[in-house]
Amino acid sequence: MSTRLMKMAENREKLIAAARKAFAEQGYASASMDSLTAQAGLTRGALYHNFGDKRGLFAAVVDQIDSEMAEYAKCIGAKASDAWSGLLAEGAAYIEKALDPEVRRIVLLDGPSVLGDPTQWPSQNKCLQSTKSIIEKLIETGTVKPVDAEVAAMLLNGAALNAALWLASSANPQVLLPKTLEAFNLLASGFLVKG
Amino acid sequence: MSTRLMKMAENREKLIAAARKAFAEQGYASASMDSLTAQAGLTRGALYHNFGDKRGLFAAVVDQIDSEMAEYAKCIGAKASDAWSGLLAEGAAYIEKALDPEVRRIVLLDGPSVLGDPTQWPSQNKCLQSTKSIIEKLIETGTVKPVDAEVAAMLLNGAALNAALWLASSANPQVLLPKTLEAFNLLASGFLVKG
DNA sequence: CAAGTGGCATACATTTCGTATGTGAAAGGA
DNA sequence: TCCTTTCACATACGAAATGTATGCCACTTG
Repeated sequence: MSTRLMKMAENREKLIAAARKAFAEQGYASASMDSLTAQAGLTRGALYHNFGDKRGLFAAVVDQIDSEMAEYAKCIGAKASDAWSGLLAEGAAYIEKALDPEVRRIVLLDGPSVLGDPTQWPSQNKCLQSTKSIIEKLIETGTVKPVDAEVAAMLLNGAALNAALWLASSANPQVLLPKTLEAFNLLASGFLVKG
Repeated sequence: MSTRLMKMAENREKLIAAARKAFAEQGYASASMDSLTAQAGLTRGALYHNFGDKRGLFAAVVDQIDSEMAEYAKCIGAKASDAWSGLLAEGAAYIEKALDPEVRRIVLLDGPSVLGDPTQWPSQNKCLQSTKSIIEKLIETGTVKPVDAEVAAMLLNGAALNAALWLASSANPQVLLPKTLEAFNLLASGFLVKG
């Protein structure tokens, strides 16, 4: 590979890393692009050349975090014994991951404001499709009632992410986590043919 | 009442009305306080005196919208024949109300970014408490399983608001609305002792 | 080796927020 | 009724941040 492209890729990675830290610590609005790029050993010139604008850099950061979350959830789900417990495990994994302050601030709080409805993001869409396909399988095997799979996936993911947001703001997340997971599983069981 | 206090109340109302429009149309970040106050026939002096800062004005707008939503949902819920269908009706009312572009932009998209976790807002908390008390009643009467009422209320509200966000971004909300309500009711039935 | 491309730095213009100061009208007492 | 005081709001100012336009130097390519 040429030296130019390698350096460019490195710089993009540096910018994303610095941006991820700044956005997580100060929030999107308060994060200064000047200090951001300086901390990466660059200037805003590199930023606007690579990502177009502040929003473009933010989108790149969100995509990175979302991909990590999706990969983790998929990995967790794959370890489950059956499809239904895999679905629940993925939901639980999402709730746990979203407790990370970084994820909370960037993806859950600032994300919708800057990028719009999360279900329309490419990254989240990937995850939704995954959940949707699991539900479709469960409907075929007669485990889950014949509901619209896309709607069901959206509702489950939304409930999980919202629960994480609530948990993170609560006084003692550690105590409430098991209760929340229990209630989440109960809620999801509404889709089962027989509870 | 004195002339001073009346004028002050009028000006506050003017500012909130103008802000509500500007925030809805341009989003929080892009809304200029200069043009905002000018459209209300005032200057930023009035704004900073009455609301402290841009965020304070935004909080006042959110509180107004949230109060309207809560009142509407409560009204809808009261018309229901029994407590359980009242709970479902309130959820449906929330979904419908959140389809309003104004509510969507201000409360669902920008709200969390500017004000933090919605479940911690005074206005939303009122609504959550209402839902929580209904669920507690349903648990006492043996209709709903003995789950943590606060967690359950949070999950239901979160799912409803998230569904509205998804619906609003979808290609044809009118077609998907009944499917979404059906799936929401199914999901909620997971809390029932027997479905 | 020479010419050209382009990734990035620099300088500039614009916009906006928040504060500090000033002013005019209403409230209250004599 | 008149004078003093208060305060709601307007005005002026300073600071900071974003996006763009321009320039430079290293790397690529023929």
